[in-house]
Formats: sequence, C-alpha cells, structure tokens
Amino acid sequence: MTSLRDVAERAQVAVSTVSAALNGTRPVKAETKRRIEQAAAELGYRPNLLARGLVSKRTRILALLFPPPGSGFGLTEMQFATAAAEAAAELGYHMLLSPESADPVEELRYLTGMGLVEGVLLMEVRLTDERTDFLLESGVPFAMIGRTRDPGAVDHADIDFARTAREAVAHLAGLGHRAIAFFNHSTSAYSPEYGPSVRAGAEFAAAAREAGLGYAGDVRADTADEGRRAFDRLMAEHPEVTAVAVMSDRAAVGVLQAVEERGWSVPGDLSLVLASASARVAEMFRPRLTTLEPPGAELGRLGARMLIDRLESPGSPPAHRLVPCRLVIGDSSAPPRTTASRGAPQTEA
Amino acid sequence: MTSLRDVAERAQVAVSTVSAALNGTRPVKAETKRRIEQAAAELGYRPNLLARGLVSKRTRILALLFPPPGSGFGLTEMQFATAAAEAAAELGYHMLLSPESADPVEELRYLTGMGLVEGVLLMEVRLTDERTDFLLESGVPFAMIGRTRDPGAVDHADIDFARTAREAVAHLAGLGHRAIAFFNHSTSAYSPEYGPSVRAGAEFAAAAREAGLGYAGDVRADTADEGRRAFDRLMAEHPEVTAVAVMSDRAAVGVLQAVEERGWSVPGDLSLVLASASARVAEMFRPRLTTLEPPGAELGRLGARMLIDRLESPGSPPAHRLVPCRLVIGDSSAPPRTTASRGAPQTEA
DNA sequence: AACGCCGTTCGAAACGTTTCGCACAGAACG
DNA sequence: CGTTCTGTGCGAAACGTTTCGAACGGCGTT
Repeated sequence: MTSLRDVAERAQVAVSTVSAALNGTRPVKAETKRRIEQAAAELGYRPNLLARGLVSKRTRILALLFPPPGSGFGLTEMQFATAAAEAAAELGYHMLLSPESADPVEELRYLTGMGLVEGVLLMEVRLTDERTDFLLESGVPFAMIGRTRDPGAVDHADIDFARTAREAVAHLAGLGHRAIAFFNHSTSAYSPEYGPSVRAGAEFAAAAREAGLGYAGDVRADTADEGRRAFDRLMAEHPEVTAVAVMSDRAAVGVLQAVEERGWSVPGDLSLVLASASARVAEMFRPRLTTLEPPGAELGRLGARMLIDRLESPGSPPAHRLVPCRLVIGDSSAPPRTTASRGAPQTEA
Repeated sequence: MTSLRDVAERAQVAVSTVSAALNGTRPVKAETKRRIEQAAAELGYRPNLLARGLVSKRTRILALLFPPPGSGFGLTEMQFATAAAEAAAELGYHMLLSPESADPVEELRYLTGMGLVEGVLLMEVRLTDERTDFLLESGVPFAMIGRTRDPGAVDHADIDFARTAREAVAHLAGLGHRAIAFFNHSTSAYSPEYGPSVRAGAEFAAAAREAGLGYAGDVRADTADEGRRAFDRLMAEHPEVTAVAVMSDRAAVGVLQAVEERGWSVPGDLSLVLASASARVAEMFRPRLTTLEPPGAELGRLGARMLIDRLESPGSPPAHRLVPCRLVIGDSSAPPRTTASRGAPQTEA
C-alpha cells in the first residue's frame, strides 16, 4: 500500500507538504503542488482512513442502527437504510449497518466507544426510547428517523401524520363517506410506544372529528385473521361505516376477505385505504388498493443529511422535518352506496 | 476517551502488558491480569479500532456492495443485507453498507484502498461481472451472494435453481398438469447477464423436459400489462398450458387479471406459482399464491460467514453453497380441468 | 559457584496520518 | 542597512494500538 511517504519521496518534498498540498489545508506553491499531485496519481495513492481518523478524530463513518427483522421490517424500513447510505455516500460519508442486539444501549456504548463511528442514525424510534437517552447523555451526535414523544432539540425526520391523516380523510369525505374506521396495528405485535401507530391513530381520529365524520377508532389488527374478525365486529357495532383505513397490509387481506364473504364488494360496499404501504404492495391487491405511501427514501435521505449537518456545523439549530405520505389513488376507494343497499348486485363499475 | 495508557497507569504496569493481558496474546500472571482487567472495567476502557487497525491491518470491517435500488431491489435483497450484517455482528465484524456508484470498480478501488475494509460481500452478481475481475486481480478477499457464470474458487452462496425448479415442476406434475409455461423477467428490465433469470429459465426448461411435460419458455414479463398480454399470447399459441410459474410479482398481477377477463379462475382454469417472492407477498394476492420463497436471510448469513472464514483461514478450500427456494403452497395451484371445460362455472372449491 | 532457562514484564519502534512551531528566503519598509 | 513581514517548506510530535527484542529475577542443573 502506498503511503504519504512514498509520494513525498517521489515528489522530493516533505511528508507534511504532501499532506498540505493534497488536503489544501495550507498554501503550497502551484508548481510544487502539481508535482505532488502527479506523484500521487502515478503511485495511485489513497489516504489511509484509519491513520487519518486516529489523529483527526474524523472518520466520516456513521452507524445506522436497525432493529431485528421481523418486527415489522418491510420495504419502507429498508428504504430508510438504502437512501440514508446513498445520501451519506454522496456527502463523502460511510454507513455502518449495525443490527440491534438484545441490549441496544450496550451496543451503542460499544459502537461509539470504539472511535470508529462519528454519529448515529436511529430508526424505529419509540415514544420513549432508552437509546436516545443514552446518546443525549453521552454527547454522541445523532439523528432520528421517527421521533420520541418529545424530540426536543434532536434532529429528526418523520412522517407528517397530521397531514397524511387529513389528506386521507379529505379523500374519503370528498367521495361522500360520512363514517369511517381506522384499523391500527395491534398492541401485541407492536409496542404501545410505537410512534407511527400512536400518532396515526390520534391524527386519524382528529382529522375525522374536524371533518365532521363518524369515526370508529380502536380497531386493531395485524394479521388476515384479525382483520377479518375485526371487520365483522366493526360492522356489527358500526354498520354506518363505509370506509376504512388500514395500517397493516396483512390485516387488509383479512378485511377484503370478510367483505367478500358477505357478498359485498370493494369499493362498492366498502372503500379501503391502505395506510403506510408502498404502491408496489398496494397494486398487488385486487382491486388495486388506494394507499398512503410512506416517504421512506426521503426520510432516509433527510436523516442522513441532518446527521451530517450536525457533525459539520454543530452549532446549527436542530432540524425537524415532517413529510406526509403520498396518497396514491387505486380502485379501492369510491363513493359509498347507501348502507341500506349494501350487498346488492353491483352496478356498472 | 480512556486509552490503554490510562489503564496501564491505574494498574501500575506497562502499556504493552495491558495489551497482552486484554488480548491474551502473551502469558500474563493471573494476579496482574486481574488487576488490569479491573482497572479496565473501572475506567470503562474500549479499545480504539482505528489504532488497532492501523498496526494490525485487521479492522473487522466488511463492505456490502448493494446495487442502486429500483433495479429489482426488493425484500429478498434487503434480507441479504440484514442477515449478513447480523451474521457478521455475531462473529465480531461490522458491515459497511456501500451503495454502488456509476463506476463500481472505482468504488471498490476506493473502498479497499482506504485500509478500512478487509473484505467485500458482493450481491446481484452478474454472469460476467467486472467487479469480481477487479477483486480477484487486486487480491481483496470477497464472497458473493449469487455467482458468475464460472465462479471458480470464489466463495459464494446462491439459490439452488436446479432443485427449486424441479420441486416446483414436481408439484405441478403431481397435481396432474401436462404442460406448463415459465414467465421470466423481461430482458429490458433485467440484464441478460442477470444470473437468477438465466438460471431459473434454464432449469425450469430442463425440469419440465425431465418430467416429460410440455413447456413454453421464452415468455417474458415484468409489469402487470406485460403479464396480461403475455398470457393472452401464450393461450393463443399454447392452449394446452394449464399451469404457469411467474418470476415477477407484478407480472403475476397481470396474469391474474387476464385470467379473470376471460371469465376463468385460479386455480380452476390455471394454476399459478410465483417464483422468487416471499410468502408475505404471496399471501397478499387473492387467491393466496403458491410461491417459491427465496432463502434471502440464509444466503445473507452464509455469504457473511464465508467471507469471514476466508479472512480467518485464508487457506481453506472455497465454499460453494446452493440453497433451494422453499415451496409454500397457497391456493393458486390445483389439479387442472380438461382444457376443453375451461371457463365453465366453478365446481365446489 | 557459574550457567542457562523460564516466566514475567518492560520499553521502544512502528503503523500512516495531521498539526504546528520553526526556519529560511526574498520583499517591503523605515 | 537592519528590521519586519510573507510565502513556502521542513521536521517532530502526537493519535492509540500491536509487536518484539531485551531485561530481570528465581530456579534447577552441572
């Protein structure tokens, strides 16, 4: 491996001059600089990041903590990772993928204690999160994709649940629906501290209220089976509901099933909006579902940029960015029939 | 940050003794060792990876090159990444997520020239791949998820297309199908050098031949629209086909659509097997699709392990592991009707 | 009593950078 | 003509490890 010394030798200058010339940290005569650059190019010189990091304390390496797969780790979460890595690469940083062990705080202590990682990007942040406590206390720069209950001065990018819910509700209200329901994640599969679940639930309720719509919240389902049963229960208690928003794509499968079992159809007898699934997933359903596509890539990008900004200008004010989901209209949302005529043979589609 | 020197001071020994004690590289008297370990614990000492790597040339950092998203980057590919990172973590290694730029070879040159990365894990390997050429030539240890046309002595883990195709064909033949078709990826969306596409195509053809089944290959589709048209064309040319295997989940959407448009049903008039999609995706379809679920996580794990093995015992023989997809039987494959009775009202399901 | 050996510990060099005080030349100035 | 800048380059120290030859008692052997 060719080192700074080799370059210095070939260009007939001191090592420190090469460093200065290559990094532009000090003025170097044009002619000397040229000679040095040529020598470096000829030797194919690449600076050693380890040596550089050792003295400068800057490694340009970020860590992305990702939760154990299985816990709702889907396409969206993966987009965080890839987009964040890409944004980082564009800015000259590297992204370390760090699977979260049983003890995430210990994991963090280890990661940051090594001197390898300059900053941490957190995802799947819960409303109260021990990881943020640790990072705050230890002074390690970090940013979040998602946010705690009170993010304070911590940089973060998250879904704009308020706007997303209002857009979805406006879409349904605009179609003429007067009563809707929201199928949240079940508390057994997701922590009650899971931000998206809590916030979406709250915002859908608020949006429905503001729009003057009937609203059935507190429905929860994460599997097809749960979805099916939850829908039957919902119809028993709230037959006036003509449209539902569903967080879990699996639960949506169940709802569709239940609708079919009644001899009903979507969107004729029920409008269904998928909350928080990519269009790619939504179009696999028949009919193609209307969905609220989460801005996974953008959040990843934003998170990485924020973290890097924080590293490069520590004094800057904290960044908080909320991005709404994109409403992608499919074939599963339409004007409601009168609930009385439900299940009647379909009119022309 | 607490350094080796701090520990040495507190334990009243030389720095080198602390190093020896903590790493076990040299014998240290039990009592001394105890004192050192206590001092280290009290100070919360963590070795600095940069300094260690600088001298020992061992950073325990691996790079995972991942292709630009969009190019068929789905859940499976993500599983490679997370599983590889996890397997690496278990063995004390770190995984650097490195997005592939326009010039992957330059990217590699940069990555490995830095002294940061010890080995590289390649995914989305094409039949001939410039990246493997470079790595081979430059002597950087690496492993592949997937494989080139002739992997030679390079460690790799890949799908066992031969077994997978035979299992799928056996499943269909067992149900009584006599003629099948294979819907491959389109060559416009995927490089003709894309291994999975080429291998799956070849192996399905071979498996059908061995089983004495009629076979229509060379059907290609990657979107719903292409899928629909391809199916219509197939039925015009090969009405005897009663079962299809489809690589792309989007194309499957189109096939399902085309079937419905004819007034046919799945699996009554056509059996459909999804090739290379997770069960999670397959169960979103109505009916739930039979699928060949690729062993994403296992391949990621295997890839990481191979790479680490290579690093830790360079002399060992190259590892080649082929893992078949798991056949997950859904509701989309069933015995065929006689082609003559196709489209007749469904008998009891 | 002298010798060699073993178990244990030490000290210094090395890894490849960055950083910073200092030296040296020539120019500008009084 | 001496002094003070300014532009340019040098050398040494430092970052936190690992590595390795050497030192130093104590012990058994001859």
